[in-house]
Amino acid sequence: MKTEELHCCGDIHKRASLDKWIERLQSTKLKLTTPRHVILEFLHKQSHPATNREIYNGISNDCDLASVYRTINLFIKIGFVHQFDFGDGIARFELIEPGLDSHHHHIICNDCSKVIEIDHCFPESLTKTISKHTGFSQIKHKLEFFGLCPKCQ
Amino acid sequence: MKTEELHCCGDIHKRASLDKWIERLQSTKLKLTTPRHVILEFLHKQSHPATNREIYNGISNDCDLASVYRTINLFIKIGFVHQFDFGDGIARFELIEPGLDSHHHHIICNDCSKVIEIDHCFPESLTKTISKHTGFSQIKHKLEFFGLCPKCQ
DNA sequence: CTTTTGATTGTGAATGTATTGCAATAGCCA
DNA sequence: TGGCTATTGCAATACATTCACAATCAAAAG
Repeated sequence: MKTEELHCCGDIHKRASLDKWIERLQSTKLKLTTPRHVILEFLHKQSHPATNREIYNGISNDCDLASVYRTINLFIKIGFVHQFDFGDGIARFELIEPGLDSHHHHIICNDCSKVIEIDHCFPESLTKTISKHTGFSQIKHKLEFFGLCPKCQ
Repeated sequence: MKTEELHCCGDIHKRASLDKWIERLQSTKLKLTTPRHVILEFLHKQSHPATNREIYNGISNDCDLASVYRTINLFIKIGFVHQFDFGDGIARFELIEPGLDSHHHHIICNDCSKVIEIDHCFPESLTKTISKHTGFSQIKHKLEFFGLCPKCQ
């Protein structure tokens, strides 16, 4: 396995420009409101999943916290955003690159909460095996890693 | 892969008898109180992870809800219990069989919330690879599957 | 450009999970 | 049995998330 297969920062993922996201939003019947615009803008800058509160703090006076929650839920519903769960009871969100395999996971430091993206996943065959043995269909999974980062060991 | 490798119910796992858990608790310096006893008893009967509220409802008058939370947190700290996260923001708990590889995951129906245990996991080599590439140590993971069970398809 | 209209927002209250402070209680040991 | 100390019950609290509803605003129509 080559080192290049492991990305250590979201920045190096190719991202559609912010304008593409705006266009995509406008192509729906949804209105392009200030909250939606600034939240899209904020998420687009992030390299790791952000909490609703982090989003709210990052856009401060531009909209209410309740609207952040509402907008994020909307973005999830229309497939713009994916929710991650780092086990602390606070939901985190990230823009999904459309089309390509943006599927990835994270490893989180138990001490300092540092986050690194992990592009590895288990073999697809495992999902098929589970489907065959349980009868479940449309199988998705949530997978996150935890440990101690180099600085905290 | 043989069918037997997939267990569909916790009941078929060998479990230490309840007495063993009591003994184990008494071997610490912790007191064997009524709440601890009945919670241990309740968890021992379960075949799937239970929420604090489910535990509380299952033991009703025997102790306060706050004590359920406290006791479960204690059990986690001393390694009696493992926490699972099914993505709905409610923590779930299960007794850990000591020693042996009780490591497992679950698949949860998105419709009816049916739970089935999954003993499969990705190859250990993946953890080593991630450790090598990120520098993280003591790597654990959280993994749960979601889908539609046969009845809900 | 103005008007209209229905979607969307802000506000504040409500919900639900989880934690905590403190006085009362109950295991455990001598 | 009596006493010490951990533990509990209770109520208050913290925090994430959602909701009801009136006010507002984006987009379409005139």
